[in-house]
Amino acid sequence: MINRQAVVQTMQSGNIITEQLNGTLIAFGISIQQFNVLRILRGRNGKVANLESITSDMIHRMSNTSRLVNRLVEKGLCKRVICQQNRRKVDISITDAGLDLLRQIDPVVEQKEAELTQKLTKKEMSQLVSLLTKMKSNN
Amino acid sequence: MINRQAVVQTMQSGNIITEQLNGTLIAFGISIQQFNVLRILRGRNGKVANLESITSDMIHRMSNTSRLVNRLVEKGLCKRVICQQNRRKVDISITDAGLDLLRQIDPVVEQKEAELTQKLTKKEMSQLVSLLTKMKSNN
DNA sequence: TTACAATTATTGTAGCTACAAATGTATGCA
DNA sequence: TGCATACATTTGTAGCTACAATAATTGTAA
Repeated sequence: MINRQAVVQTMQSGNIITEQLNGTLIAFGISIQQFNVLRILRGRNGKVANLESITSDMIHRMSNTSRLVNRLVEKGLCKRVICQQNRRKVDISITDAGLDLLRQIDPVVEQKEAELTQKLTKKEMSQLVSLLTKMKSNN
Repeated sequence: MINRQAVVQTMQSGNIITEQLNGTLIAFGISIQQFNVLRILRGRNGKVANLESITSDMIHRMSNTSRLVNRLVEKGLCKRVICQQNRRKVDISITDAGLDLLRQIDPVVEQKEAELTQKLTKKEMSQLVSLLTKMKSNN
């Protein structure tokens, strides 16, 4: 059944990649999920972000983003300040320590990404990306 | 960077599928991981399986398989008996209740798998499967 | 203004994972 | 026989997830 194969293969591949990247990041003391939050914050270029906007970039739930940010704050990698315009919101930003850490991690993750995709040509990678994108365009 | 896109898309797609299937299975009181264990046990056709052989079919760690089986035993969906030939091992088998549950779930999951892949043609699904398989053949 | 609804974030619960340490059993060898 | 080693599984810890319940603030309508 090709439907099932497509579904199962995609799940397994995703899991393997997640495990591999986590294995790479453990040396830096953060998880892939924390790393993604940091990258999103860096992408804001100094502008603060609230939880909701981070979450929308993550496809994950706010409930978890809240706790991920917690762990990053504990490590001094990002800051959390109650928004004065709307005190329900929280302004989150990356610290210098966070930026430093990302600079160390960047080349290592790039190397790992290259390794994970080494069996594919550039053309095959684009095919893969467009097939996955098409599959996700479900509703 | 096409490397990164391939990696990130694969992770995201895998997560989305996992979430969707979990959402489908919650009505039956089990997770996708528990479901997979049950399917593996059914595939043994009555023959018992030890933890190690289940794990090798799952790409997951034994540590977790042990706890997954625990939850299935608590629900009466599988049985765990210490192996008499080698008492370090544990013989695990699916119960009639487990088989019944799978019979109920099968059509629902098939339907969900069809839905998740509905944007792709059969040919595209095979392409996807072979690209993912190629990518995984890393080492 | 007060009461109710909507928004934003946090917290509780339970299940998932990896990794490492602990347990119990079997085996090989001096 | 006794003991080190290997094997098979379980358990502890910490981080991840979804879902639901809660808290706090803001918006709105009577």
